[in-house]
Amino acid sequence: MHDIRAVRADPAAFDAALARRGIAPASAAILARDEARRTAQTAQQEKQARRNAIAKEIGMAKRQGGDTAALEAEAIALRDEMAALETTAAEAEREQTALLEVLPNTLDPEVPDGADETANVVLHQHGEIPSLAFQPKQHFELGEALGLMDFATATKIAGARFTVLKGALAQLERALGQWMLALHTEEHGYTEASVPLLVNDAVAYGTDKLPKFADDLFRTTDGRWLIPTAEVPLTGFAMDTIIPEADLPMRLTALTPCFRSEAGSAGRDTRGMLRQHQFWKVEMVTITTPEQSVEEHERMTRCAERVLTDLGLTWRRVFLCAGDTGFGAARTYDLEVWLPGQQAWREISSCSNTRDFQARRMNGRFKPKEGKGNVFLHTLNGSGVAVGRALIAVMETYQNEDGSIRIPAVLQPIMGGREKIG
RNA sequence: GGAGAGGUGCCGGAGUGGUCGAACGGGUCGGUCUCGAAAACCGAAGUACGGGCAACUGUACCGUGGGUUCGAAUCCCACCCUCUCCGCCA
Repeated sequence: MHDIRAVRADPAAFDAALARRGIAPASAAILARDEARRTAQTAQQEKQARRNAIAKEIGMAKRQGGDTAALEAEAIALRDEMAALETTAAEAEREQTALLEVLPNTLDPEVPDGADETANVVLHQHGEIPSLAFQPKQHFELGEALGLMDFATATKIAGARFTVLKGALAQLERALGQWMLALHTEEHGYTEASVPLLVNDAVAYGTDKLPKFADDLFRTTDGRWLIPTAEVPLTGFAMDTIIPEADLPMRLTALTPCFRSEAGSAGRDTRGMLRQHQFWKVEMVTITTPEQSVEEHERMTRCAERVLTDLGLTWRRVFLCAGDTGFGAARTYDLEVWLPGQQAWREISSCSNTRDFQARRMNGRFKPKEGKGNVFLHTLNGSGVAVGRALIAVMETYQNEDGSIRIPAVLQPIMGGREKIG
């Protein structure tokens, strides 16, 4: 959520920031509501002050047995006048909020221009695109041939965009999640959290999933939401709180299933388990100060890269351009992994600094060591990494010509020393 | 699910429909005292949104949202949450 005072202070800059995202100017409409609200509010408050004074006078007069009829009449008149002003102010504020809450975050100045992913900038690549001596298969071909990946059963019991894993592949998926979690907690200073997978409106709104992206989420019959990422509950730790600066940065991680309706992606990535309604993901979230968030973003991204490097995967860091940066993010790095079977780079992690955009929405602040007042926090989130896609990448990268799959060295201890599947 | 109790400031805890933004205690910060500290004493301190160049000032906030009233922390209604007992349950 944007700071209305920032819009007021420099409407042109606000509209220019929106233009980078290809969004029409909005400051005039917003400021009209702001002006209307303040005018009505000021008038209403003046009447309220008078009404409060009258109430006091009546109280004193009654104690002395005086006549209060005239005062009471004035108070009633005031009440009616105030009601109209209050309605005007509330309506203007509602409209202003409705306009503001669907506007994306302001981009970091360094974010490259561009309308879509073709303008993203590859910052660096780790590892070579492997040239196999045979025709590599895609993960679902490998999985189905091994009899360990079963889409038919998943479809029968749940529907499209679900997968059943069995035996060593199920174990490999579990090992990946466990191992990533251990890496972040033991070496990267993140605190593991086990969190609710169902959340309320407030935290979904605070993490900018609502109201604009409600269609992307699954909703429970009692009005809660299945989390699309652990970013939602973890960032929610900061909601409606004032954290002492000494407790920052707060680095949190969780391994959770993620649920996405994939409403807008019908027909895309329908084969295999690349795009599912449900997948496991290790998420990292940092809650910190404005001074620390820039460096924290780099640090978090390196933590995600470490996962891919240690798994022996080929990956690259991509700086998302203006048009591809997500709604809540000021700056985002995607990590893309090379899938030999698909012969393509695919997103496996996305690390974003939202600055104070989410913190404003959820009223998350900290108390600075120096100086007065409370300041909005900065929140960052990043996948560390998507487990389902890591499984795909491992399968396609470590496949042998006979369809068997070697197990990356770091995972072998958790896989009971096993070195190969199939 | 049934029955009951309760939600007040950083914490504990008062609060009669009318000078209550809220007693009192603790904690915090500043000061006095001290070689220094403790104790004691004195003082300060909430958040949000307006108005004002500013000093300052107005309004709101006692779980949330409505209502009654000239006036609500206090009365009424709904909802949320916490606790106790019973039932059920991984």
